[in-house]
Amino acid sequence: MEAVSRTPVSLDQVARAAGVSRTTASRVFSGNQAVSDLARQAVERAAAELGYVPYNATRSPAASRSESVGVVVPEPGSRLFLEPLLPRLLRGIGEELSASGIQMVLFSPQSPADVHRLEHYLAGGHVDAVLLLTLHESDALPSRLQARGIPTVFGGRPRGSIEVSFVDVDNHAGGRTATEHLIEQGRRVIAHISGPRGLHAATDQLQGFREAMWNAALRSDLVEHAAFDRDSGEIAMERLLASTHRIDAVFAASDEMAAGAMWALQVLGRRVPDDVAVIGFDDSPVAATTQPPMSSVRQPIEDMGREMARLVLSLASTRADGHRQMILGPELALRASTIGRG
Amino acid sequence: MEAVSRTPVSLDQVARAAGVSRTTASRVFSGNQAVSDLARQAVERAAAELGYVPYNATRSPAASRSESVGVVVPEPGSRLFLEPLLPRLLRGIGEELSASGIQMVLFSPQSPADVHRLEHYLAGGHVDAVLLLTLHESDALPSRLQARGIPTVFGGRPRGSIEVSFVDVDNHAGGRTATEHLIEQGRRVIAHISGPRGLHAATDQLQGFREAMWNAALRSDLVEHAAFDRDSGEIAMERLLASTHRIDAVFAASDEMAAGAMWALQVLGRRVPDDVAVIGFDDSPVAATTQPPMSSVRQPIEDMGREMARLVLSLASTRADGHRQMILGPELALRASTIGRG
DNA sequence: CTGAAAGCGCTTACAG
DNA sequence: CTGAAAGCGCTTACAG
Repeated sequence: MEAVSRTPVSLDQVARAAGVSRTTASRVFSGNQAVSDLARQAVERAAAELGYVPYNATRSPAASRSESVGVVVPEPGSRLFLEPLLPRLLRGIGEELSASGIQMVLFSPQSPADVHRLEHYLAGGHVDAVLLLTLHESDALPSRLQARGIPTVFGGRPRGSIEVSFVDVDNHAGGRTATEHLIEQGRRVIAHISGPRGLHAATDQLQGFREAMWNAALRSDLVEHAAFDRDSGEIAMERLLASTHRIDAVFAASDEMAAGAMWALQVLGRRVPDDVAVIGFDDSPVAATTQPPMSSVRQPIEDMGREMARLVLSLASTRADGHRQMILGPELALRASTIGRG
Repeated sequence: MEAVSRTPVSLDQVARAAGVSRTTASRVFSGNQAVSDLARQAVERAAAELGYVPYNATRSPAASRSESVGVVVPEPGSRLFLEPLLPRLLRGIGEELSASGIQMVLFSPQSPADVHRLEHYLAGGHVDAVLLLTLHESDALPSRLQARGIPTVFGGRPRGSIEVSFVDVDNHAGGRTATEHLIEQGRRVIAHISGPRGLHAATDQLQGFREAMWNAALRSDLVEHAAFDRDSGEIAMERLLASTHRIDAVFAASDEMAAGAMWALQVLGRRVPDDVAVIGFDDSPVAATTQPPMSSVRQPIEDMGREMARLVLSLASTRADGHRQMILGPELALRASTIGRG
């Protein structure tokens, strides 16, 4: 049992043990230059024996090819952190970075002080590019990063500034598509259970709903706002039914709310889809397990993550100065809750 | 409108602009040495004008006082990632690190290749200490970190190796405490809805249940395994009631399952707590909203996070070689579902 | 309080 | 293919 040395082994020591120069040893680990097999083997053996681990942190910035990308996510405990969208987005980002051999580094600031520290940290050269998932336009972060020349891409279009790169899904098109589908199925009195007032995604969906209804010359005032969860969807549906009995379709801004609405309908004796068609949003696991299974709008969230990663890596490698934007369209996942009537 | 320079400003440039040496300028930013007010102001003004951002990444390792701590969390999309425990744990860790001015850096490897890359990254000097939240004893990670002299603390006791530092909550005590509470309330035929077979936390709770029942000379074979969610709790309760009608209390390994069980009981005409007492686990938001409100076992998860952070920072600063373990006891959150009878 | 010099660990033209 | 030298940005004894 040898004692484990507490002081790390340096490249210098490895080079000396292998009988080569520091330069040659360095080349073995960076791997991008020709080294003789003999030298390589000597270095690798020495490294293994000494337990050398490259101390990459101090690589000079000149050398800093893209090695890690920072991703700023909402604080744990916020609603967004728990939403199923975040894992899907991170999965897409992670897969793409992984394929390029880049380390994904997550940050989740909880307080203004955290944000401030994070600004310094990110600008301090610890990452080569940044993806911003958090919705509030985090203070000085973007401009600070720009001053440092660190490429930044937003997830979701930030309000205000247009001078940024972002990737977003098209919630407006999502709302329109869902509504048009209901209209095509012959529905005429269509209600919408929207998300919380003031939330961007919810507003966009609502506008899409209104646009589709307007185009078909249908009334678009059957709208209730709710909190995305099942219970509030149920309550919203009860309120809608209280206001008019002739509703023959509902578009809800989340699958959870749609499930709650479906429950409320069935409790009150309405058949789905025979009397009332129901379509949700997000195509979450819930949609497939309702009775009947529920149609839903599927946003390509994983694709959004992948495109964000691809975009920021491309900005990092070309050092291009411009800004790029990308908006991904929705798909319909059709199930029994909207198709066929009676 | 000036063009923003793409090449970052160095400390050297700031020092020259301020008319001081690099040494003095450095001291202004590291802040731990006396500098004359005159010099400090000159440096700060120059830094502001040039848009200087310290490039901390290349600080030499000798100087590397603890500045950031890496936290390895389960992959997004895994059940653990979505569980409410993770945000609570991260909140505790984040608060404590934040109070010490340390940057929390999260990692969420999704594949074996990711884990491998992460090993190199963490060992490469990018963080000064590591917290491991992921349950699988991640391969070579711990030993690699040890070789680098990077302090590591596990969240939850890892199976096998005892030679590590960890902080854990006491699920065994949690199970025992919940059961003893039911016994003290005069209950005698007590069932347990356990978590998935093979899961450590669930096994520990089950043993705590058995121990308490054994000590009171009560039968402890009324056990069903379920999947932690509401529906499976409901089904488990129905199965338990089918096996014996005399059950007068239930201890479930999660609040969700307890809520499902309560529902099943009420559907079958049993009053809670009059006929059957129900206690859950985790004291999640669900517990307060059931009808009647539900007693539950509260694990001090935020405290666990705080203690993990405190412990790893202490290991980092003392450079002590030993391992430390800490186990935090549960508390009871008592509500109407278990207290009073009829 | 201040600065010239040596140093951290690593990389990269440059010359062989 | 290889190495001595200069360099990255920053820090820290040491001497004043």
